Amino acid sequence: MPELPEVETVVRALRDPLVGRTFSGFESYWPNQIVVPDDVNQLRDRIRGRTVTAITRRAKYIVMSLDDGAETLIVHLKMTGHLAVVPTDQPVHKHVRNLFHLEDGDDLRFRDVRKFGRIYLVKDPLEILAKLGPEPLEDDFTTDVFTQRIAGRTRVIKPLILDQTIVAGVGNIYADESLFYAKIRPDRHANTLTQSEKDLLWAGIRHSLQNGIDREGASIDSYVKPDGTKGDMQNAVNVFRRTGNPCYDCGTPIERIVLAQRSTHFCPVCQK
DNA sequence: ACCGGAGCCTGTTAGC
DNA sequence: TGCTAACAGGCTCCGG
Repeated sequence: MPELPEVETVVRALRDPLVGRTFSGFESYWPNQIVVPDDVNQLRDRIRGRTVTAITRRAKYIVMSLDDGAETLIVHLKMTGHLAVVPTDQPVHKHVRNLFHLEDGDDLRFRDVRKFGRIYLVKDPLEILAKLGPEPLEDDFTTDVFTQRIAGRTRVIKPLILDQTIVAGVGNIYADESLFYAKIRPDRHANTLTQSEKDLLWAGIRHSLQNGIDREGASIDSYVKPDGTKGDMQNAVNVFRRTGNPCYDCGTPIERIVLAQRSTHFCPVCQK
C-alpha cells in the first residue's frame, strides 16, 4: 500500500522518464477514477500538448506540473495504484485503468487492481492539497510543531497520526512502526502522552518514513516500484503484520487489534 | 471534537 | 476439492 515512502520512490523513478515529455492523448477504461474534471473528453483536451515540467510529492499525492503550472495533474495511488512509463507497443495489462499517451512512443499507464486510485487535473493544486498537514520530513516539521498540532486532542493516538490534516503522509504501516519506535501503545489517548513520549513519536515518524524511503518502500501487499521490482522495507518492519511473531527486542508475541477499522500491530511489553 | 459505519473495489485467503 | 465469506485499507461522507 503506497504511503509517503512508496510515493516518494515512485516520484523519483518517474522523473527521468517523464519530465520534459509531452502528452499526446488519453484513454480511460475506468473513468470513475477521474475526480476532476468530470468529463473525460475535457481532461483529454486540456492535457494534449502539455509538457511535464516537474514531478513532486505532497503527502501521498503525485503532483505533475504541466507547462510550468498552467495545469497540474495529480494522482493518488491509494491502495493498489501503480504508475509507470511503458512503450506504447507493449500489451496493455488487464489492470490498466487509465492511460496517458506521450509523444515519441511511450505511455504513462495507471494500473490499479482495486480502482481506488484517483486522478485530478486542476489549475490550482491547492484545490486538492490545501487541507493537508505539514510534510513530516521537512526541516520545519519540528517536534514543537508536532506537539502543537496534537495539543488539546483527546483522540486515540494511532488514528490521530493517520489523520492527514495533522501530519501528511503517514499510513498504516508507518503509523504502527512509529509507535513501536516511540514505545507507545497505539490505543493510548493523545492527551495522556508525556512530552518525552511526544518527542519520541515525532522522531519515530521521521525515522520510520526515512527508513522507508532509503529502502525504496515496503512491498507487503502489491506495491512494487515503477520498474516492477520490490522495495526492501518489508524486511525492516518491527511490528506490521508480524502478529504472533516474537518482538525483536523482548521476544513477546506481537499482538493485533483493530483501531478505527484498521489492523494495528504492537508489542504489548515494549509499548506502554 | 470525536467516533463508527458505509461506500468505493477486487484478488487473496480463511473457513466450511 | 470447491465454494462462499471475510479481509485488506486511504479517504470521504454522513449521522450521532
